[in-house]
Amino acid sequence: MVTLKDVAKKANVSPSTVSRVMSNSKDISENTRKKVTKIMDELGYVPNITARKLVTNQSNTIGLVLKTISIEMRQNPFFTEVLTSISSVCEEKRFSTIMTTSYTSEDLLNEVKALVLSKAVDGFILLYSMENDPIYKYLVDNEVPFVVIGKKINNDPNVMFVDNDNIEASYNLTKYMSGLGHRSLLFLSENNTYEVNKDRLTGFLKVCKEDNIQHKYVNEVVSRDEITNLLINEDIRKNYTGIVTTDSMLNLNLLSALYKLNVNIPDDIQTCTFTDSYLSESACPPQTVVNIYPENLGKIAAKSLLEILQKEDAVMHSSIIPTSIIERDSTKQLKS
Amino acid sequence: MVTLKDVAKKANVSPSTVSRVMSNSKDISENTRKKVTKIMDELGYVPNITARKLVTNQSNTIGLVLKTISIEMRQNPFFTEVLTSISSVCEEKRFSTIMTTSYTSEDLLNEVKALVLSKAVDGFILLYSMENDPIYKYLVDNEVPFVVIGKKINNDPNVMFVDNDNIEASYNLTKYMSGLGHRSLLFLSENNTYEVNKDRLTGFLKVCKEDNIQHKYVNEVVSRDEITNLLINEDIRKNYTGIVTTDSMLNLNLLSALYKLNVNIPDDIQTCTFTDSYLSESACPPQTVVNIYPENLGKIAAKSLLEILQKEDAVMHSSIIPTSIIERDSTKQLKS
DNA sequence: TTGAAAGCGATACCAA
DNA sequence: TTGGTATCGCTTTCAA
Repeated sequence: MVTLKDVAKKANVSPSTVSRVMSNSKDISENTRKKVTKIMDELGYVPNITARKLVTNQSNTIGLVLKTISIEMRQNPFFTEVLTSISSVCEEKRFSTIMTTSYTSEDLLNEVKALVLSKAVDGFILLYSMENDPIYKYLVDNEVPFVVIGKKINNDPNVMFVDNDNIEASYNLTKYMSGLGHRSLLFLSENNTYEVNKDRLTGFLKVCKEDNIQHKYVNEVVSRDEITNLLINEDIRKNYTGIVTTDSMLNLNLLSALYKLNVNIPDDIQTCTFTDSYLSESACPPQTVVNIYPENLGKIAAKSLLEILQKEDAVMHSSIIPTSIIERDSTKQLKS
Repeated sequence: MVTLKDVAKKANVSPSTVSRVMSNSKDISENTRKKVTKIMDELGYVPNITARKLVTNQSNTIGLVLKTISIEMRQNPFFTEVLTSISSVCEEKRFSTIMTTSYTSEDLLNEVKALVLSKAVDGFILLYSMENDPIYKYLVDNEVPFVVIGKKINNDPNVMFVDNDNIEASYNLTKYMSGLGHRSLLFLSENNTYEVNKDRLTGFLKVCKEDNIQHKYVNEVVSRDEITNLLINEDIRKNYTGIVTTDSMLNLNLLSALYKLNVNIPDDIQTCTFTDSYLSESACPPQTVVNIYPENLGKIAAKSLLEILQKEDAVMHSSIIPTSIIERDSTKQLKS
């Protein structure tokens, strides 16, 4: 194995010089730089990252903290898109990523602590936002740099948030439905623990009030069977003209339930949801959605964190990613 | 920050002793073990993994090599399930994982080389199998331990493969369709570059021949629109009673196309596919599938690799994961 | 069963 | 602009 010392010896310089060449230090002559670079190539030298980490005390990796939820959550296209964009930003800056794997909140906290204490990561990106989150608190208390993808909480000036304006997004989507002529809407949400769902409900209710739309919102009805029962109980075809879901996987289950009940979209009822992905694009039928641009959420989050980590003069700032509505076959103008 | 030396000093022992306690060395007295453990707890000592890596020259992380394909590939539930199960096995054994991020085969090879040369990983899991793969060759040539999830190639005794018997799986699925009374089937496949798709076609054709089933197989027709055109051209309702797809995302597009054409499943036509996941379970309607148990593929692959890495006496072996058919609403007995 | 000390391969400080 | 060298935190001989 070729080490820095080998290079130094062969090039007739000191280890420090070689190190400087690698870090692109500017106080080094063009001559020695060339010489050293050449030798490095000849020898096929590859720096040992571990050794570097030990002395710099920097891991050059960031931790990705996922929600403590079922495996299905991790298959949610929203996450894979965010994750992919984070990875590619990191890749560019020669950072690695490491993802949490815990399913209970207790395990998760411990996992994060272990990552911090063992110096395995330089910072975190939290892929959720939740009030009274012990992990949030731990990171703040221990001054570990991190950014949150999700809603701002506590108004802590030392924490960066990257989010959409979900109230607005939901307001726009509902307003769009209202514009199509809907006067009775059903709103389905997985739960109301996370901030994002609260906001989407808020936006929905605002339009309902403004435009005098009959409505009902239901939480925690998630599986295909549960939804089927709900649709039957609500006599869906008769009492509603549209259904809004907060999530693309929930929407998937809804469509499956409607298919089972032989309710046609958009003729018998119309549907729309949040978070665009192949799931919505290739649904039965393709769904009108709010695109929240997960790839931008991830990109900005990663860039912001890396900036904090690498630049002295980086300035804390939160970001709001704009959203847009994509119209597809699941909605259309209602005949009056 | 608490280091091993701090613990040693406080416990009045040497660093070596503390190190031995951590590694569960057996030549250490019960007394000192207890004493040291207690101090470690008191001080909240967490070993610095980086330092350990440097001296042991082991990274305790394994590299996951993904196909060089579009982002959609990474959203395929098959991958997320395999990945999740690999991660959880690694987590248990205190290994980390690192995933490749390259999209071109050239970049991918370089990424793998860099991982090897910088000692960033101890071994790899390849999440695909392909003939004449330069990465495969590189790993073999450089004696890097790895296991392949996918079909055995080259019959190399020094490489471990974990796979399903896809010929058999496809045979069984097609036989099942035949048993329902189907006598004309359409077979859709994304491509025939990877071994897995070749095998699935082979199994399909075998049954068609045995049971005298009219059939047609089509590659590279993937998007919703392409499929829609195909279905129209083939006059699908009239000429076929069933459609087999090789992949759950392809199946998703098929269902969307059928929905658009107002073709009902299973009344107008029946469908089935490979790889179970929420996509198939919550489809319109839920799909009959071959479960290839991605979680077991990942689990066995990870366990096999870790065994090689950790145990002296580990013995090379390839594994075949059994498959099974899950019957759902998309198929039923055909009335004759 | 324990301790002393020599590294592992980089970086970074202090001198020159 | 360069070199010498202590150092990061741990493991691992070798000796006691």
